[in-house]
Amino acid sequence: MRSTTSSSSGPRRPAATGADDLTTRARIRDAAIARFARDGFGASLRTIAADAGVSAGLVVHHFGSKDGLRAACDTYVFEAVRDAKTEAVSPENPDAGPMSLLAQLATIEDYAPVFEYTLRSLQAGGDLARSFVAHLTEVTQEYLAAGVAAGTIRPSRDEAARASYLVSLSLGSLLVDGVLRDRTEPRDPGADLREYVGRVMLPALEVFTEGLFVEPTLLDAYVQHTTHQEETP
Amino acid sequence: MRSTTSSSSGPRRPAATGADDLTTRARIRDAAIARFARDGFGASLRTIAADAGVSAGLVVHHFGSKDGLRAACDTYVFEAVRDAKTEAVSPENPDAGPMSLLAQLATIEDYAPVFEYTLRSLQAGGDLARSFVAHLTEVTQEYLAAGVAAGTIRPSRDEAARASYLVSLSLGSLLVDGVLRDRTEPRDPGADLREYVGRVMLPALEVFTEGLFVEPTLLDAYVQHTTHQEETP
DNA sequence: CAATAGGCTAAACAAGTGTTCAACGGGTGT
DNA sequence: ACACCCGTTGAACACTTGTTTAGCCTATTG
Repeated sequence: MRSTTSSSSGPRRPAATGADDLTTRARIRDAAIARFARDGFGASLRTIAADAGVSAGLVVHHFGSKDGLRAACDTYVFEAVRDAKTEAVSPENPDAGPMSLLAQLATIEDYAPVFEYTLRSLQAGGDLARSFVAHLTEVTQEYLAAGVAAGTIRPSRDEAARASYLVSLSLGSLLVDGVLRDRTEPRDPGADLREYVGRVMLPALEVFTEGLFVEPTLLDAYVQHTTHQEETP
Repeated sequence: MRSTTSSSSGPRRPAATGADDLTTRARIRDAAIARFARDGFGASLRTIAADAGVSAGLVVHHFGSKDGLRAACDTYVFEAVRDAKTEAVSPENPDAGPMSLLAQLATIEDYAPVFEYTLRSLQAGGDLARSFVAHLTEVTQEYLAAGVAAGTIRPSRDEAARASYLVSLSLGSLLVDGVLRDRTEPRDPGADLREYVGRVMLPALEVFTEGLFVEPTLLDAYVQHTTHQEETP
């Protein structure tokens, strides 16, 4: 029996867009990931089928429905990101913090569709986006904790809240930047990300090393305000 | 002649959802804004028409097409935000910076649909989002310049880049937070925003007053790196 | 070699979409 | 009073969507 319907255990190497020696099912899934990433999840089954060089009926034959295809793409992308994370974590690169994973992910050429799909999924919301953000928050918290222990990163009054906030900052900024990009001209995700980093790196480093306010008045007032509220409920 | 087709100069008071003494055209527009904000721009004309209590044909009769309706909503929301900005700018509130406009906008009950529509438009991209971000960046830059002049905000090596970055940070974080929210249960935008602020205020104030890195190593290295690149092209 | 199973396609289907069209009704103006 | 505009409706149209079904064609299997 060939690996015709291997839904549970996908292949290890993810989304090599040039390889056509894949299972038809895998080819459809890769085409769907690329098309979903480019046009959003409103892309039609017929377009995806045409991209994969198959008929529309075959897609639903393999995945049951469009939602099934979407679910298959989600789990595949999630596993790809999870696998890529472990080998991409290297804390000595000069990045503005928790988005180093994403940045390194996009540099790898093969992962470009996965990276785009992840951003598109974050834009659309849904379970993949939620679990992805949760996962990234967890990684970020560990990353920050290591920095705090090493004395390179300032401690926070609420480490979990800070990690969550930093993730939403980084991802949100990246998302806004991508959403505002003109979608008529042809896009190169690698170049886009590189331009984004070049445009954002200086203010990011400024804010994250020097801060924004010269005096801690606002922070002190807020901390005192909340602690007073806690003492007298 | 009544004000039946007043497209260029809309009414001053925007989007009072309870008032039913409006022009039918205005009623359709308000219903579209609310429905677009809640369900996204894929909402059908028939749904919007049903919300406004009219037929689907009347909508296109008034606005030409769905894109025309979308454009009318965009310009109306943009003008509403622009008008609300001038009277909502009060620099003494303890907010984390450039999103004070948005926050104050959402507190006003009548502006809730406008606020939601703006976020939805930012999520979907397009011209309204672009011009809105550009406008907000401009306001933010003036706000920051005033703070720098007053000595409350640190100067930046690139004020424009910092303003743009801070806007994308604030809006992006807000957008991610809204997108990740569970959309099955009924939502209250005011309560959502309040909860978001309560969850984010502490880490935001921390980062923006104390920074993240204890030593300016990364920033110094980057600045030196770029300046050296500029000297030897 | 014949049979059977399954990848695969083309056509059809039902539902939903934006849009058009003919008609109606109640005001307004002459 | 009559005509006329304009807001308004309901049905129809053309189209796209996801999905189903009948059948073909290849290849593995007995």
